[in-house]
Amino acid sequence: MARISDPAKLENIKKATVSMIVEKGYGGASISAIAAKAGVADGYLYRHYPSKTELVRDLFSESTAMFFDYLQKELEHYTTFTDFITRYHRGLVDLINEKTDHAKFFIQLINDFTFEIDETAKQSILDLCHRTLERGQRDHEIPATCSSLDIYTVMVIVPLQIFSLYLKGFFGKITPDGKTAAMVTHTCLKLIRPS
Amino acid sequence: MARISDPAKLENIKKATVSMIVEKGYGGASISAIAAKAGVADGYLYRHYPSKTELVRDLFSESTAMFFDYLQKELEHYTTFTDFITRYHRGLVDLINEKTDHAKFFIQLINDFTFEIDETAKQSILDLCHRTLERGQRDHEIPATCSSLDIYTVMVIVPLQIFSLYLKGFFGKITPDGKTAAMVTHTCLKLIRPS
DNA sequence: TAATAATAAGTGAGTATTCATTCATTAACA
DNA sequence: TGTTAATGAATGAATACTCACTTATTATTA
Repeated sequence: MARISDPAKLENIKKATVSMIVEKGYGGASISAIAAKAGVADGYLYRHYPSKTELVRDLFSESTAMFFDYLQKELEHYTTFTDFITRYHRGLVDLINEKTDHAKFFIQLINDFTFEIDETAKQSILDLCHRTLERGQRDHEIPATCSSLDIYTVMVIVPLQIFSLYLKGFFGKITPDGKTAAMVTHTCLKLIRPS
Repeated sequence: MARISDPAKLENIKKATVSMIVEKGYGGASISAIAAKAGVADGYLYRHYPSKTELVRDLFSESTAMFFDYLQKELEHYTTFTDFITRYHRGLVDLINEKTDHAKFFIQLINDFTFEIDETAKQSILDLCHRTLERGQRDHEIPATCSSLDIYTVMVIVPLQIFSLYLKGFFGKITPDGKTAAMVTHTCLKLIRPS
């Protein structure tokens, strides 16, 4: 009945926002700069989001969901914990290399004290860690000395922070690869399954 | 010969900047708001720093140095790795509780892709990890399978990220304490010294 | 089929406000 | 008095957001 909205435009806005924030930070990513990068008029952002804060908050939720979805998808192929965590770290590297800006955006905001993580997302991931721990312990693959927080450490903290070091160029201009993933897995398995 | 400068004023500026950035983020922490909080005129900041960016960059360097100094001070009392890491985590909790805003500021900026860490500070900490690893291996306390990055993980990544979860209220309104430190140490020791 | 009415997509100049920064001025001390 | 600390009004650029408007598309009529 009327003009068709171009889905690419909204997608461009999202991409532009993410990359501008990673490049310039929240304050440095102005609406006009984002709109210009997205090839869209300034005002058009406000047809989709009520404010800049809400735009970023939404994208952060999307990022969180994307991360969580990947985690959950990998868990579907769970056979043993060792196998799972190996695949998971490996796939995480691919995901990060494929969507580097999204990964940086997520890591940056997760450590920002002005942005709070979704309460439901938080509960979901804590729950998921708990269930993974129980399964591993039932199969006698994870010792009783391990806690949910240990699982969170090897699933979230250690991989994200180590891959982030690479993204920040801490070790020079190297991007994380299969070798990096294997190294992270090795470190994490020592934590979970002291040999 | 002339009027004496009040050292408390500069200190107030630093404190106000740190707390405003933690509370509102870099963009939200305006010069006038910082100056007001510090009880100082807007223009006075520019007697000490050429720009807002430089002010924050300097404070970040100071934070990094403070963290590094604490780490180095603890290393002076090194007897065994186990003892060291236990004391170190325990002291880190105290430091974080004592200077919560500084800790948040440091954690936030270390994960910000627009702020780069000092090259010399980076080298120093990598070097320190390497030396700690070698000492631990010489004493047969740390197995040969461990890497410098493992040391970095138990010295920086895991404690900072887990304490940060507490600061963000991830587990409710609990502040990290001796028990939290012991838990982190336990997790980290499993990683380093698989029993 | 051709003309037009109706609807939603998309624009971008305009607004009030806030921003970082400057500098002429004043206050406090030697 | 001479020197420096410290002030805060002034400035112009930039900010987030608004809204009256244009443009593309479809439905409905003649």
